[in-house]
Amino acid sequence: MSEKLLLIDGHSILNRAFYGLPDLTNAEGLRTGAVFGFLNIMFRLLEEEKPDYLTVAFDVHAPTFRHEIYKEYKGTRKGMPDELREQVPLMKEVLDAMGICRMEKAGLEADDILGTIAKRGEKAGMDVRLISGDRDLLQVATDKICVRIPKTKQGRTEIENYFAKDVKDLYGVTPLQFIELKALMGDSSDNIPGVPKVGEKTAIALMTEYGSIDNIYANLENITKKAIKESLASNRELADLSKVLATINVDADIDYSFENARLSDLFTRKAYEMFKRLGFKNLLGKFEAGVTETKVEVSFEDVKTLADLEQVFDKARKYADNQKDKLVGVSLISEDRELIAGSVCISEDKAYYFEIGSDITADVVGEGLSELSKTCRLSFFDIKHAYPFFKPDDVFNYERQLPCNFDILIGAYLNNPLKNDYSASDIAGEYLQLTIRSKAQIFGKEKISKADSDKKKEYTSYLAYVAFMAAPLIEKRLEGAGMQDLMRDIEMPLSYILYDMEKEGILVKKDELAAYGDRLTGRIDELEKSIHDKAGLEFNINSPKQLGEVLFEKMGLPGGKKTKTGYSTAADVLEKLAKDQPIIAEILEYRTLTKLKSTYAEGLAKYIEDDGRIHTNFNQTITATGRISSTEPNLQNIPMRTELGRAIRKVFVPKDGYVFADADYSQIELRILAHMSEDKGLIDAYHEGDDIHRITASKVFHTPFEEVTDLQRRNAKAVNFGIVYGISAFGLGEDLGITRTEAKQYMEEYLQTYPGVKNYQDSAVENAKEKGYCVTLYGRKRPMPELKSGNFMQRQFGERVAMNAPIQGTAADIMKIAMILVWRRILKENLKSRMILQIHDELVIETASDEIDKVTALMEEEMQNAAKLSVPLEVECHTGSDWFEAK
DNA sequence: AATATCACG
DNA sequence: ACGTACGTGATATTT
Repeated sequence: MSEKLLLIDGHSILNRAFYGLPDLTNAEGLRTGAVFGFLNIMFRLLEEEKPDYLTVAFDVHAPTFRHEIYKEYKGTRKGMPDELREQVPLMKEVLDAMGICRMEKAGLEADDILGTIAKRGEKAGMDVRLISGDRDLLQVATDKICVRIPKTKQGRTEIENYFAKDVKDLYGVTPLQFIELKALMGDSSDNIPGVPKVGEKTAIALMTEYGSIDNIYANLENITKKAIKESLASNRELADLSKVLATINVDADIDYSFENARLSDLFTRKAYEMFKRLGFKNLLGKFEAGVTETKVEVSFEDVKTLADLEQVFDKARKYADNQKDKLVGVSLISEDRELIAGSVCISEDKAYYFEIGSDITADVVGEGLSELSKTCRLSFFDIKHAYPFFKPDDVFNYERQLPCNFDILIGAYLNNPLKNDYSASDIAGEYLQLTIRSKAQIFGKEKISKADSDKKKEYTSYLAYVAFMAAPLIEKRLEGAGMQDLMRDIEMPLSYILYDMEKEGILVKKDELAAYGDRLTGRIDELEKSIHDKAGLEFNINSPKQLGEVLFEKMGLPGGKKTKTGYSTAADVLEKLAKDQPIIAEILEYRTLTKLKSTYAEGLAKYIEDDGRIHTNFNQTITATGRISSTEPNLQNIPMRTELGRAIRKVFVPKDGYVFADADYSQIELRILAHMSEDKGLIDAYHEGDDIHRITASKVFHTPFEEVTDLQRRNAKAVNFGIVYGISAFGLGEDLGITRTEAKQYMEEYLQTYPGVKNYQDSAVENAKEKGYCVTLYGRKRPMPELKSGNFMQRQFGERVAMNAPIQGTAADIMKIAMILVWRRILKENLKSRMILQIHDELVIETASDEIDKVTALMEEEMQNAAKLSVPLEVECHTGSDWFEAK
């Protein structure tokens, strides 16, 4: 088995990664997308090829021989964008950290270096793999040297392979002839002029016929196309020069030893630090455990007795008593609603650790913390999970002067809501440059309660330690960004409310849910049979792959390919393709019913607990815009739009003696748009009447209000919605089933009607570009790295986000404020009613029958008054004996 | 683990 | 020439 040599064209692959990938930014704001993409391609190749040697070559951006000549003709190579340029040194640093051989030499292009090394490797009997993004290197392909070119095909990276015979197959010329082929046709990206009028087709034809440039000129008279002949005749010099430019020097003078390039362990300590700094989370898993551990100068002191625990609380009190700027780090670890252990930290070198047992009970700890919270600020990681065990003073005594408790999880989220991981070890890395083991690293799949004391101690104590150490830094960054009020007045109070809502849960009629599911089964079986019948074979309808094959291949329906893996069978595609085919209608119905059955009827049943209620998770640190999300189960996507689906809501019921009061904001996002855009027409429209879509239709289509048709109203409504999302004409057209041109016309008319909206859109994008983030009315920020992306699509996406995020985010802020106001009213008035659900613009309160009037009134009042905008906020409130009825 | 689909605001 | 509305989460299938 011969040895294998892998050669990578550094700039070219980095370039490809830059344009192919979303624009990533690490915690420091350093751009890392291209480097990340490069590493992914490289690791993939390393796994595929398992080479013995690896070298990455870069161009030095000094004039090179070949370009020196060319400059006289046409100027220099196009510069790369700054966003990419700044990643080049970073890329080199990363390669060095991994001990990967890197080559560059003034006066040489990467191509020359790669070609030379490739030939030397071949001579030494190696298999050579050359990775590059462009086709220049095809000329060095042989049966031992394979040029591999990554291609992004619909989001997926495929790598094309070219041995000598593949070049021949594709272009009909040998790799060496490929040089002359290129010389004839030219290559603008490589500044090779080529012969005017000769493109790829002509060049290939000429080369296959005559075999060389010399021979072409020798046979110039035989060339039939007049224009080509003339161009060739008058451009001989250009052709010869192009050949020089296109020829890669495979005998360059470089110092290179294969031993330097021999592949050894890439996953060094240094590389680990580097990856961590750059935020390459999913690459960290490649490192051995030994590399990743660091020692910290912190000790964990056991607290065994009640007296010791009291002393710890005393020390904490002395440390932070009524001091605004001091926070006590606390962690409480629980599992299955049982408190297991906890820790307190008030210094940078020590944390106190206790386990719950016969002496130190959950009650004692809870009372201690409740008491402490009256005069001290406590800092947690994920405070929501600590609330079951203590009564935070700031929540109930919310008008007190001392600032409230703190949660580093929520703080880290506000500082950068785009991350998908806010684990304590992540925060430790970002804010403290400290590496601590994650929960999974410490416990694996083991239950915490069953784990060794040492593990529990490490995990618990570090949580308190990080909560203590990182809190001031996180808080400082919040202040720097103007988000301290948002944190203190909205997010922290909200965290308790979410806990409270989760604790309350919602009552579900288990038997009726099951009966609902059973009702679907009969029809599903019927549909399944009929679909199989019509298709003429049995197959899995749930498999898009099989379904696509059956519909578009076997049955020969007019199919279009759509997704990266094959045919799209999405509902809108099927509808468009063949609405009148009975099998299509049946498939769509089948999909609807199985969805209802598996996700809702069966899915929800799994979450009904012993109290007969479902306790969802409300997540406060997930979304980019500030909304909350609901999981396990998701109670924010219970069916609504179809009658059958909506019927599920009948199984969500209030407990005995209660009803549901359900209030929702009417078009809150559009109203926020009116406010933020200050568009007079839109604002007036909201003061004029309540059917905003009809008013819009009337203005946009120049039709008297009374004469607006349903179609006009529907169109206006779609535009209203689309505008909030940062519409494109294409998207609107799709939505309305009209042409792009018509859609564009609607939009233009709309923006003429409401010129302030156009102005808002432009300034939202411009602002976000300039500042690098978008902001809501309440100061919530969303970083906007996409706007600086090298990728057109990404940038375009960024612009839509810049228009939408302030609106959606402000709506989220207002709802959060409303929740706090409503919740506090319920507390203050000592009501039995409880807030149990939030669905973005809707709030559900399980309302005691004798409190219905009070609750509906206070909900409407507080929700309406949650924000003062230049248009009224309207709230609709209904009551009912189940969720179906109340909505 | 990724993809396709579809439920919601 | 491209490929498309904003924000989520769950399920089933396939890699």
